[in-house]
Amino acid sequence: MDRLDRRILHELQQDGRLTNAELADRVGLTPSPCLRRVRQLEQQGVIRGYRAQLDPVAVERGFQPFVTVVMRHEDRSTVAEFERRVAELPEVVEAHRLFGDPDYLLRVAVADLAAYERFVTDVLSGLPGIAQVHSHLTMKQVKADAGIPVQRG
Amino acid sequence: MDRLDRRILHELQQDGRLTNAELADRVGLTPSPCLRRVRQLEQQGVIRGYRAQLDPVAVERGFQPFVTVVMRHEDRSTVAEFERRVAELPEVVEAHRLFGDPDYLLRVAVADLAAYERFVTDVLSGLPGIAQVHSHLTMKQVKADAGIPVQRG
DNA sequence: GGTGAAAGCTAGCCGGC
DNA sequence: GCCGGCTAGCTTTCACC
Repeated sequence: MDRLDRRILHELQQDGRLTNAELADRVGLTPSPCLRRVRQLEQQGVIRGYRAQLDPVAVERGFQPFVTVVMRHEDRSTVAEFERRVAELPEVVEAHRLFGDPDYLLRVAVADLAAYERFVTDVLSGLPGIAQVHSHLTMKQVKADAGIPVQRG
Repeated sequence: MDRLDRRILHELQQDGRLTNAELADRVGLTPSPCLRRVRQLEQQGVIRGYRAQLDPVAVERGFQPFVTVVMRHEDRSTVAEFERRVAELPEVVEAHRLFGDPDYLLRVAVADLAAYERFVTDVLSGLPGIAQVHSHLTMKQVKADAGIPVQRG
């Protein structure tokens, strides 16, 4: 993994649909070696895949609070059951088990406040082992997800 | 935006490098109308772009804590300055200003614990207006970012 | 929404450094 | 070992039905 690979990763993180010809041009290679490097990065798992970035509002998922969860009992089977069910919820876009307090940090994506209220009351509260749920609504996105910095940084 | 558009969005969120021919096949269209829909979704901003998903460990950004920040003074210029500088930090992948407490939630990406220690002491603590910084390390990712659910859900 | 044809891109193979 | 040139085959992208 040299400087060239990093530049390739950087470009593909900015625009995952670059043609190989254009990518080669940007990183200063001809198409052949450039494609070889891309394929190798894919095979090594450095590039995990490619994804279209969607506008959450357009697909009715514009309301994205963070939710922290504190658990009551931490017996193994309750925790496992909680995690299994959280992972299955489509509204939960991402879930982390943290060290210390709170126990979990979830990122939720629903249409609006009303949908969120229904989600918390009807779905989330029903999961086993929960002691407390706190909602953190974002007032303003100070920095949008810009991807992982690949070069210097 | 009909059922077909949603299926297109779903497929492109799973694999942003699908060829138009393959995409058309999956959603049950021929390539021409399929491409027209994709272009329209792009122009409308429903599709914001395409991105390669990288393995954070491979690019030395495998340590990704969440950081909460509580501010001391909330006078306008200090807050603005804080936000401006946070947004410029490459280690900060995402930053949200929240309602209530804490004031900010940041997602940080660095190589390891040692790099994180340096980041907090040398960089983050130097920003203006901060009262408290709390680090939340993730023990386990219960659900990895699966993208926004586009269909039903 | 579908068809067809031109232009452009991909991906493998080869030689050269 | 990695780069660059070449070519066959496929994909994209039009105009038109």
